[in-house]
Amino acid sequence: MNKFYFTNAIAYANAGPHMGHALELVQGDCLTRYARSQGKDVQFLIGMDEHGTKMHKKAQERGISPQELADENAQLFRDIAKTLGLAHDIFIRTTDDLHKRGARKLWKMIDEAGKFYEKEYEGLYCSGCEAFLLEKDLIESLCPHHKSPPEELKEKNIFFKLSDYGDEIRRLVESDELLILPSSRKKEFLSFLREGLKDVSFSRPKSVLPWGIEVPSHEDQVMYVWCDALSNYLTALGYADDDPKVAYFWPADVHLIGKDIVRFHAAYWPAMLMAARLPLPKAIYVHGFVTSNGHKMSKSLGNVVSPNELLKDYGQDALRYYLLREIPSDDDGDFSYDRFEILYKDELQNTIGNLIRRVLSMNKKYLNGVALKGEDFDEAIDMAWGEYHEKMQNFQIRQALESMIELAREGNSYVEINKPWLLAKKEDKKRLEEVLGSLISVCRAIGEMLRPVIPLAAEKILNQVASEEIILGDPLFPPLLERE
RNA sequence: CGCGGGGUAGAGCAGUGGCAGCUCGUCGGGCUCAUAACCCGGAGGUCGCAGGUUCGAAUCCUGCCCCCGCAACCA
Repeated sequence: MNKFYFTNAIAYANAGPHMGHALELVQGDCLTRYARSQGKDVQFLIGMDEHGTKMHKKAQERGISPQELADENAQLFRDIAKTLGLAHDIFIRTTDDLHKRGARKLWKMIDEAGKFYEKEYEGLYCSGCEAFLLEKDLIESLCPHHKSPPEELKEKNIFFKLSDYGDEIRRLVESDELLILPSSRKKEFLSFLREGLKDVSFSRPKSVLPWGIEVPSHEDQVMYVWCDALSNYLTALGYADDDPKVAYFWPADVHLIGKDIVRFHAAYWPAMLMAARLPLPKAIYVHGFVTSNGHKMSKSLGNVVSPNELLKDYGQDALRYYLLREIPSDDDGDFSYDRFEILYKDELQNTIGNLIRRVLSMNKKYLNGVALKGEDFDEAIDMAWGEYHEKMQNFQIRQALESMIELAREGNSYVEINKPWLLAKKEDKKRLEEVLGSLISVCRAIGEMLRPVIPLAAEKILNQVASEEIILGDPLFPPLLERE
C-alpha cells in the first residue's frame, strides 16, 4: 500500500491565522513533501472548522452572519497557505455541502449502530460563559468569571455512548495500533483514559445554537461542533457520495494536531469510527505551542508575532526554516527575533548558502562549470541520509535537519582541508576534479534534504548543482531586512 | 491530592554504566574559493541537592528541592 493520507487539524474560523497555525501548516507540508519524495501517493488535507457557539457569538458581535465570518477567515487561511508555499491537496470547509452531507451520513451510521440516545440535560448555565458549570466550579453559588448566579436549565441533547469504547481505545493506544507521538502524549492520554470515558453530549438544541449541521431525524438539533469537525477527515474524501477516494485513502495515516485536542482525536474520533464500523487512523502526531520570548503569546502582553508580518518581511524560506529547525516538532518552542536572525544568518547564509556558493564559484572558475562527481563524501552522505530518514519518519523534523546541517559543516571543513585554490595553482587537475566533484555531491544531498523544508531555495540549489552545467545565480539567502 | 516530562558550559540542547559532548556566544590564530562569509584552537561544567548500588554513575535505586505539562472548548 503506497497511499499516504495526512491531515492537519482544521482551523477554527473565528479568527485569522496565528503563529501556531503557521507551525502546523508548515510541519504538515514538510512531512507530506517528504512522503512524496519517498514515492508515496499523498493526499494532504487542511481546512476550516466553521460551526459552533463561538462562531455564532462572534458573528453576532460583529453584526454579520456566521457564514460571512467564516468566508472572511477561510480566505485568510487560503492566503497564508499560499504564502507559506503549501502543497496541500484538499482545503475542506465544514460549511461545504460535501462535508455537511457526509457528516449527516456518518451520524446516521452511528445512529443505526444504536450508539446515540436522548437525554434531558440539566445543569447550571452561565449565559456569560455560554457553558454549563459544575457545582464545584462555583464560588458562593456564583460564576467565578461573571460573578452572576447561573440559571438552572434543561436541554434535550443527544448523547454518544463514548463510554462503550474506553477499553478498546486503551488497547489500541497501548499497542500502538493507534500510534500517538510523542510518547509523552501517549502516556498523558492513557492516564486520562484511566479515569474512564463518559458519554458525551453530541448535539445542541437549535433554539440555543442555530449555527450548525442539522441532526438527521432530529431537525430541532444541530451537531456538537466536535462531532461535526472531526468527521471532516472522512467527508473531505467524498464520503457522502461513496467517492472511490474514500476506499483508497481511508484510513488516515497521520492526523497532525495540537496538544490541546488530543482527547478529541484519540478518544472521540476513533469511537465514532468504530461505531460506524470504519477503519481507524493509524497515527496521531501531536505538536506543541509557540511562545514568544519565553512567554505565552497574548494581546495583553503585547508579544504576539504575526506569521504574515514575517512572511512579508522575510519570505517563506526564512519562516519555514525557523519553524521546522528551531521549534521541536513534538514540543513547545519559542519564537524570538534574535533566534530568527541567528538561525538565518548562521545556518542558511553562512553554512549552507556559503558552502554552495563557494563550491559553485570554484567549479566555474577552475573547471569551467562542468559538473563532476567525486566519492570522498559518499559515506558521510549515506550516514546523513540514514539519520535524516529515521528522524523524518518519527516526527522529529528538527533532528532530521541536524544531520543535514552537520553535513554542510563537514563540507565547509573539507574545503579548508583540501584547499582547491592551491590545487588549481599547482595544476593538480585530477585531485581538483575529485575534490570539487565530492563537494558537488554534498551540495546535491543538501538540496535534496532541504526540499521538504524550504522548497523554493531547495529547487534553486538543485537547479544550480544537479544539472550538466553549473550555474552561478544570485545568492540563495539574501541579507535580512534591518529591523528597527 | 493525582499522573507525566524536565533540571548537563553565559544561552539553547545531545548524551540511559566506562576518559563530559554539540551549536550559538566569547577569546586567540589561520585562510582567501565564498554572501566581512569559512577553517583551526583555547577558555568556560563538583551533569539540581543528599544518600545508596557498582571496579566504575550525568546515566541505575531512594529521599528532597525547583521548573513545566496534563487534569480545564485556546494550534
